[in-house]
Amino acid sequence: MTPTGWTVLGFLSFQPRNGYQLRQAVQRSVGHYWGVSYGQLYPQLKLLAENGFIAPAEPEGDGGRQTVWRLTETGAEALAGWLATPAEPAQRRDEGLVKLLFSDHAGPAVMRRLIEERRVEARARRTRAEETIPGAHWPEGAEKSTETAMAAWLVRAHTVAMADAELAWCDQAEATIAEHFDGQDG
Amino acid sequence: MTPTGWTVLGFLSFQPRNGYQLRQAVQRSVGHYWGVSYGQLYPQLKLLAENGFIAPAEPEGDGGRQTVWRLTETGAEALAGWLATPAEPAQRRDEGLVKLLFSDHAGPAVMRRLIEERRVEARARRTRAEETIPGAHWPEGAEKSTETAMAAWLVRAHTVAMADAELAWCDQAEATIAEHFDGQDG
DNA sequence: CTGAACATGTAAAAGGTTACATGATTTT
DNA sequence: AAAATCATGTAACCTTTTACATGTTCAG
Repeated sequence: MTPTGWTVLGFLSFQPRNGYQLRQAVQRSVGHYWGVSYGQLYPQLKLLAENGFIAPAEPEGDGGRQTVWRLTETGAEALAGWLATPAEPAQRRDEGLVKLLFSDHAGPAVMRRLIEERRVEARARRTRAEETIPGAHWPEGAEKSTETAMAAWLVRAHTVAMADAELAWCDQAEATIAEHFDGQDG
Repeated sequence: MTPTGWTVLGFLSFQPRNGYQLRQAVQRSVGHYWGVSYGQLYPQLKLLAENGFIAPAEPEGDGGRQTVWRLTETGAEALAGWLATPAEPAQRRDEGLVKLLFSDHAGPAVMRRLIEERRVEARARRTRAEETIPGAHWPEGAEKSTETAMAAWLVRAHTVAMADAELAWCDQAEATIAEHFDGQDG
């Protein structure tokens, strides 16, 4: 069981899906911080099924062309157990930030480009989060009945908060560079 | 040449170091978003040397027990070329956020623990960035001569900004949970 | 003189991506 | 009829981590 396997299991706790739909759902909602490729997806589905965590939802109603998977009781318990376990510390692989760190000798143009790249990405992340994650306006008029959407709302809020912080940093960084390199009042 | 190789090359552009010192420097300054293990470090150093990007700094002044590497001219050019290339989009592997997404059925206690875990990590990142990255107070009284420290300052500012955003999100997330689960005025 | 830190490496395994391979169904 | 999308999988490769293996130097 790799972390990706757990992620797949978690998504099946929302609703039954086939492999293709799963991959789409994962990419749409947590794509920026947890990608799942087909090369991992299908083997992991197989493994989850072998462990009895998931099972075909419909008895081959489609003729076997596709398999819609659902979470089993065992799977739900296993998922709860995983959630109870402390999470691995988040690891980033942020090449852009590493490049920025070495950009002193490369000059302000390179620095500005590296920052602009981040700005574009951050904007895309923010837009995507607001567009695709359900329950976008959760807290306004929230009631007990909307309970099931709270986690998704918190995650979406996180993505937006991080993107906003990144954008603010981009502005600040550019201002610092401008002041230093072509500023007349810095 | 893996991205890790370039990172090592970049660090050698600051000053000559041996493998052990390199690894320490990397962990200290960019450890949260770019780890380098010995299992990669030494093979990459060997490869960098084969490419002529680095060379032993001192002619075995130590008797050969350790090798202090320095950046060569060729290496500096290669590094500049790498910086001119667009960076790979940052990828995160954030298990905690994935867990949070599935925590609706697990209840508020699990949610709060997941948030607390993030708070602890964010605080540690922030403290570490302020402690260890040089040039912490760069913009105040900055002059042209401090130019070489600007990139490091920007990166440090990024770490701090992200940590602060994370901490603010933690507060907000907890407040949302409190309002919803045990709030009397929510 | 003993333990911590310094220093360098290798082998195996884990985890993941990419490219390949195939075919059905739906849309244009 | 062609093109796009749906759908499932495998094989090879890449990157990285972990565990192992070894020896030196310095501080208490």
